[in-house]
Formats: sequence, C-alpha cells, structure tokens
Amino acid sequence: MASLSDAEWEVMNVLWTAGDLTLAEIREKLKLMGNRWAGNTVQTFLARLEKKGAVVVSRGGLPYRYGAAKPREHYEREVLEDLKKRVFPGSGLRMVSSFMQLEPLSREDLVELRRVIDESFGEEDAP
Amino acid sequence: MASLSDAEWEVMNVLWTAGDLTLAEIREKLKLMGNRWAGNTVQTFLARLEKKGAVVVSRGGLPYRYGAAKPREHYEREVLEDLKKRVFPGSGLRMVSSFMQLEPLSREDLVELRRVIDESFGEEDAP
DNA sequence: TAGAGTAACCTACATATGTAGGTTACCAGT
DNA sequence: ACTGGTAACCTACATATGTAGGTTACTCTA
Repeated sequence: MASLSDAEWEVMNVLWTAGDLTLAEIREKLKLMGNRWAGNTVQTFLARLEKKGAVVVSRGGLPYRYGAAKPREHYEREVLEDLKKRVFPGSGLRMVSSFMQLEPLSREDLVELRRVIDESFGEEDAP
Repeated sequence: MASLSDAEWEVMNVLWTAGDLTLAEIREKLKLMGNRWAGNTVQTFLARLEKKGAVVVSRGGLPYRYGAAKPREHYEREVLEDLKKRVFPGSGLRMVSSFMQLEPLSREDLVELRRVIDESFGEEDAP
C-alpha cells in the first residue's frame, strides 16, 4: 500500500533532489527532465503521495510547499525487497549477477563493488 | 504492456519450473507454494498471460496445457531494466550495492560474485 | 446413458494508476 | 476595487490488476 508507482517515482525523484518546492518549481524540474504532463497531473500525484505518506505539504502560506516525507533509501529498500521476493526468490546472488550481465559496470564501479564485497566478508564474522 | 504483475509472476514461476501443465496441476503447485486463490482466479491470470504473449496454450485435446512462451530471463531482464531506469537512474553500482546492503549474501555467494566481477573485468577490454 | 467433476469461457467488481478537465480561491498588478 | 494568473481542490475516465462468481461443455464412471 505504501509503494510508489512509476509516475510517483518521477515526482519523488524531483523532491529528493531538491528540498521543499512549490508546484511551479516541481513542474519546471519535471519539464527539464523531459516530462510532458499537464499541470493538474502533477497535482494529482502530489495528492496521492501525501495520502500515502510519501510527501509532506507545508500549508503555512500560499503557495504550499511539497517535500519528501521519507528518504529515498526507504523506498529503494522496499522495491528491492519486493523484487527479490517475487522475481528472484531465494537467490540474492542470481539477482545481483543477472543485473551485472544486463548492464556491465564500469571499471571504477567494479573496483568499488569488489571493495563492498570485501567489506561484506568482514562483517559476516562480526559478533 | 508486456510486463508481468505480481500475481502473474507467481503463475509464471510455476510454469517456468515445470513444463507444460494443466490447470489442475498449476493449481496444485500453487497450493504447495502457499497460494490461496480460488480456482477461477488462476484461469483469469492464464487468460491474461496468454493475451500478453507470456503463456502458450496447447489446445489439442482437453484439458488444455499451459506453458511459458518466453524464458524467465526475458522477464527478469525487463524488470531489472525498468528498475534501473526508474529507481536507480544513472547508477548501476548504487543498485547493486544497495541490494547487497539490504540482503547480505552468504560467503559462497560472495565468492561466486567476485568470480563474476573478475569475469566482467575480462570482458570489458574485449574487442 | 445420466450424473459428477472439472475445465473453458464470459462477466463482474473494487482498487490502483495514468492522465487530465472544471471550479474556486487567493495574490499581485493596474 | 477588478482582473488575470496560478494553485488548490474536486471530479472523471480509461486501463490494469486482484479476485472471483456463473454458465456451458466435455469426460469419466456407475
């Protein structure tokens, strides 16, 4: 019930990137990102997002200001958990390696990823 | 339009695991997996999946037999591409490492993953 | 061969999502 | 003070999705 739809992710991406914004500002940023929605469409999504608890509206003075209620990581985690449960049940490794085959990482990213792995090795044996 | 919904993934998981099945067989496998749908519900999903081109129905003799039209990898790829586009735009690394923080992999998986990484290193410089 | 069990097929209905049109209300400029 | 612009709020509507109830038709068994 709390998960975000495609379109809602687009709106939230704006709010996570830039703090509290007015409708006009949100629309502008979306337009820069190539979005072509009619003005009211954004308002609909903002209303739905508020109802879902994803957006906080500052109603002190007009125009209102809209901001993210929860950090992006919260929803990223949710999406990944969901993905793992339904698409890659029982195999985290398959999920990671499938992704890597799909979208080859850059050399820098591979190096960084290896660092993350070594870190994981370390934590595994922690008390 | 061709993407699968949550419920549809559940059905497809059965069809990918076991070849061509009858409705009764599909229902049975779903039940074993803890599924509690009414019988007709499965039929609805099978019909929708056929319309989407995800399921092939063998109509030679009753009862019909249902099978996956495309390999699981096809849809895994689709989901991952979609996820990357909307949730982790521009950063494959963040997606991978976020997932690894969420769900720590086993030691075996980490070793295997490192092998995958080394493989990627090799391919990167291929002509 | 008539009934019982199931499968196939059609229909339905609530909620979610994409997409937006009206109507009303508020602020800034003439 | 009136008006134009925009924002807030309400409503709408098509498609997707979860979930299933009827009705018809085919097959096996008593």
